Formats: sequence, structure tokens, C-alpha cells
Amino acid sequence: MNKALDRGDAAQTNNTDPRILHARTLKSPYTDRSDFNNLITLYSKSNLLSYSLRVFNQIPSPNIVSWTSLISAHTNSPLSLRFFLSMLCHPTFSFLPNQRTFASLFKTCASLSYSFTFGLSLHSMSLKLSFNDKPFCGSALVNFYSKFRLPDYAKKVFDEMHDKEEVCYSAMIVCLAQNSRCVDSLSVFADMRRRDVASTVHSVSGALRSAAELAAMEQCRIIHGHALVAGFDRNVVVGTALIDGYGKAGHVFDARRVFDENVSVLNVVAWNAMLSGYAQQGDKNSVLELFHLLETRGFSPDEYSFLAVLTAFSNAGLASESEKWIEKMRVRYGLEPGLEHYTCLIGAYGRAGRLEDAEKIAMEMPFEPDAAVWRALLSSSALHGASDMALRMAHRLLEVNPYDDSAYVIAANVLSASGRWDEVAAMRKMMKDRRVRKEGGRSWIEVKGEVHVFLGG
DNA sequence: TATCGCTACT
Repeated sequence: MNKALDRGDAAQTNNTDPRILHARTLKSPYTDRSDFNNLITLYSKSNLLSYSLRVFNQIPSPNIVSWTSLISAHTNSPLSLRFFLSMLCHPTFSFLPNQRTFASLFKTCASLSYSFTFGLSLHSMSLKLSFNDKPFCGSALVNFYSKFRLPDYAKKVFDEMHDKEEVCYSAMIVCLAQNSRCVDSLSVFADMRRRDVASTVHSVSGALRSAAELAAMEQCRIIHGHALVAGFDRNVVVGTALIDGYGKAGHVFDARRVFDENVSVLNVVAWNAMLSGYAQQGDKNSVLELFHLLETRGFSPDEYSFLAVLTAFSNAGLASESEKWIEKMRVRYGLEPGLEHYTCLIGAYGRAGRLEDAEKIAMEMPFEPDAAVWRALLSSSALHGASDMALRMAHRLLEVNPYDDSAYVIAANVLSASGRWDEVAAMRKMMKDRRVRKEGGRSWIEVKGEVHVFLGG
């Protein structure tokens, strides 16, 4: 930890109002620029952002550290990008951004949905200044590409980085996990261990998320063992990822053991992970029991808690129960049901064989049906041998998601069961025609080129 | 010479 943070933390723990320090700084004849720079950071850590800008404006001749302090004080806000542009456009001084400036800016771009091209041009600048292979910049850049769903670009940045330390690996592992590249994510985790780079709660929870998505029991166990050795097993996030992983792998007893061992530190997210583990097993009784316990312990159930309950009901085909809980969620808990809750409701009606009601809900609910809704209706109609409806739903599903091969598989099954071979063949042909050229995106080289053009380089 | 990056529940 560096000096500035030490000072900042000390001031916070002593409950010193930064404004007192500010007044002293202004009065003292010994004040230099670094005192102002520290104040900017101190104010932002105390959630007094407007004062950060005020201090900055009081600095007689701000330097790059002042600018970077101001920019990072406004991380995740568009103001941070504006300040950066002001700095570049400054008429009298020429400030060259450094690695820390870029690290903050990449973080901001990652958090703003509209700042993709801004991030690309920053990447180009950092390439020219040779910052993108530095650990701090590189990890922030990996995260940036991760948030914009470009894991291959992130991997390219990662591969070109020098001195990859634990945060770089964490960022990459988490990126691949968040983008459903589970096997790659686990292999980077393995690579990290081979190279003796320390793991962190971030990399461990990222790897666990991948193992969970793969429902890979063996990997969960291995990472669990590692978490125990590394002393991360009491961490809430790691614990939650373990509960989720064991649950998804179908080992609810292992999930429950982790849950019980850590219950004193767990929050509602962890409870939800346990609930959804039971729900995926179709263990409705355990879900309801745990839901009740959650309330007894003083937690408030949220949308995810209700989703777990409704998932269980959907798997069990409990239509009227689902209806009741949706109502309860809205009226007694003040939570508005989302698309996923309606999808469960539709699934429950469908599984119960009330296909028309299920379709009616899909048409009348306050959301546009998505692929999951059509898939629920498709599997329900297939389950009950309603081949006409199944065919219709398969078409709707393919309209929203032309690449969904499950549409073909499920519809083909029910159609062949009724001997409708011609329609199976037609379906197959339609799938082929729909399979338009997959646009895998432009190559890395192309994007790099574009970035240089963008900056006139 | 102060400023920086990565986690869990559909």
C-alpha cells in the first residue's frame, strides 16, 4: 500500500473530515501540490466528490498526478472521460497520461455501455505509449473487453502482457468465466497455478463460476481444496460460488455443507445460490423450507429468491401455486416479477398440461417473449404430444434465435413421434437456410488498424 | 512523487 492511501485511510478511521485538512492545507505556508493531490483522492474516498473538483480548481499549476487523481476520483462516471479530454485539450500545458491514468479510464469505459469506441481509442493510445502490457493497464483493459463481450481481444491483451501477476490472471479468468468460455477459464487458472502466481478470491471465484457452468464436479472439488489451503473458504463470494458450483453439479449435499459451515457470514446472494441448487433438483420442499428459514433469520427475499421458488414450481408443474407466489411477491413483498418469473409461470402451466393458458400468459404478460419463453412452450407442447403447437413454437423460437439447435431437436422428436416425416425434413431445411453466415466479428488486426485510423496514427 | 486494475445468485 502506498503513502497516499495510508494517509487517506488513517484520516478515515480517525473520522477526520477531509474539509478540516482542506482548510489547513489552504492556510499552511508549507503546502505543496502533492497535498492538494492527496486531498482530491481523500475527498473521493469520503464520498465528497464535488469537493474533489473544487480542490483541483484551487491548484495553481496542476500536473499529471493532479489530473489522474481527478480522473480516478470520478471512475465509472462520464465526467472522468470529460476531464481526460479537457486535459488533452488544455491550451497551455501538455500532459502526457501515464499508466495510472489509463487504468482508471479503462475501468470507467468498462462500466459505461456507450463508451466502447472511446475505450478502443484509449487502447490505441496506450499501445503507442507502451502501457497496455503493464499489469494495471492490462488488467483494466482485459476487463473492458470482457464487459463488451470480446473475450478473444481480452485474451490477446493478456497474452501480450509482461510480468503477469495475480490481478492480471484474475481479470482474465473472470473474463472468460463471464463470457461462458469455461474450459479456457479453467485452463488459465491451471496455468496460473503452474506458474506459481498466487491465486486471489477473485480468480478462485471466477474459476468456480466456470466449473459451475460446466457442472464439473471434479473441478469444483479441486478448487474447493485449493480455497481451503489458500484460506479463502470463509470468503462470502468464494463460499457462494462453491454453493452454486456444487448445486449446479447436482451435489446439493455438498452445497449445503458449505452453506452450513459458513452460514454466519453469508448474505442473501449465498442463500439464493443454495435455494436455486435445490430448485434445479426439483426439490420444492427444501426450497420452501430454506425460504422460510431465510425470513426467520431476518433476511429479505429478493427477486432471485422468488425465482428459485418459481423454478422449483415450474419443474414440478405447480401452476396455481406459481400464480399464488407471483401475487405474493408483488403484493406482500413489493417486488415486480420480471421476465424470468413469468417464464417459470409459463413453464409451470405448460408442464401441468395447461398449454393454452401457458401461451395466453406469454402473449399477455408485460414483457416481449424471448427465446427462453418459446423454448418453455416448445418443450411443454412436446412433452404433451401437441405436435402442431410444438411446430408453431419451434418457428417462434427460431425467429428470435436462429442458432437454437434445440428447436430442431425437440420439434423433430415430437413430429417424428406422430409420423410427420415431411415436416421434419422441412424443418431441417429451414434450419439450414437460416444458418446465415456466422459473423464471428472482425479480426484483431482489423480492429487494431481501425483504432490507429481513428486517432490519425 | 502524490495518482491505478480483478470476484458470487436467472
